[in-house]
Amino acid sequence: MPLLYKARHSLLYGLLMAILVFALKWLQWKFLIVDHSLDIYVGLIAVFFTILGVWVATQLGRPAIRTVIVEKAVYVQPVEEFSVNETELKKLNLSNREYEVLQLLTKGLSNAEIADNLCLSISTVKTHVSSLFVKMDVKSRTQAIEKAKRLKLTA
Amino acid sequence: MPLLYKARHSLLYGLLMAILVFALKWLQWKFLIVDHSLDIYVGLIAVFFTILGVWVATQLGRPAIRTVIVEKAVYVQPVEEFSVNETELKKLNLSNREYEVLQLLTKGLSNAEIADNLCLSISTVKTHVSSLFVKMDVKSRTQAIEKAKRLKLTA
DNA sequence: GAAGCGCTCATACTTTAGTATGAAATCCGT
DNA sequence: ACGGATTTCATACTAAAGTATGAGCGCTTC
Repeated sequence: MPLLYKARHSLLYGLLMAILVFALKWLQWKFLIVDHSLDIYVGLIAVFFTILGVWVATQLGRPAIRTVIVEKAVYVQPVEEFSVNETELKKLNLSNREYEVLQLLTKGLSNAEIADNLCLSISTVKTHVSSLFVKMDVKSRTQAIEKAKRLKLTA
Repeated sequence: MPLLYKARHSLLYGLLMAILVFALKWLQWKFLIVDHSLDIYVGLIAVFFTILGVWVATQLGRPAIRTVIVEKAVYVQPVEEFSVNETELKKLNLSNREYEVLQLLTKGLSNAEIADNLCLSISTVKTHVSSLFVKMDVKSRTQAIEKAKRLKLTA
């Protein structure tokens, strides 16, 4: 059966050709995949090892520490610690009693209240107050208060 | 020539088989090479990018900055940094004119002086002063001065 | 527009502050 | 012990502060 034989040869040949072509196509496709996956793979590798390098550098390697010294201004409250101006006070040359009266006077007390407070008569208080005005060079108790506060003569 | 024909067929077959085998072998070798070169390539990539990562971390990465804060006491000038106590001032609910009178009053001025200063009659000043006393809950100008100074109501 | 508030001024009065003068007692230092 | 300073008090007076009441005007708000 040469005809059949010939036909079988032709069939085999065609089959082989088909297989070959299929194989080649498969390989070509595989190469395409491999090429693509290679790019992706290499890219992932690159990213991974870059991160690894950074991690190694930051974690295991000695970190570069720069010490920056910053001066911070701390404003200190002048803690209201009141201090009598002794200098100005001595200039006035007040007597003890006069200074006592001045202290009460600067607190806003009236002559009567000062008298009660120091167990004096109003007359005596008036005398002290008047001499105070002369020594302090003022003409009223209100000016005396203002000056005493300004010069820090009393607490 | 069936024999020749058959022989040519066989030759062609053998040739095709040889080519196929050769192609397959070549592809196998190429795969081997590719596999090997991939390892090498990946290794090189890994090393390169690790080094790149280290370089990035050390060169471009910001160095760790250790900030040392040194507190430096700065003494505030005791320069009369006076500030009016707005809070307490608003509590009193003083009118504009009353506050003007209070400002002069705390400077030790008499009613007559305040009247001159604000171009008012003494009566008007007395009216303002009286209402001031009520609002400030005091009973005399001396107490008003003391309270105003204490609460920092005026300069 | 009526009511309320702020500002002004006035009068009359009371209270307090301030001045002037005098005097007596105490303390301190030379 | 004497003089001077301090402290105390008193009287008499003037000046200023403070109170009370009323009233007029302008403005805003309801």
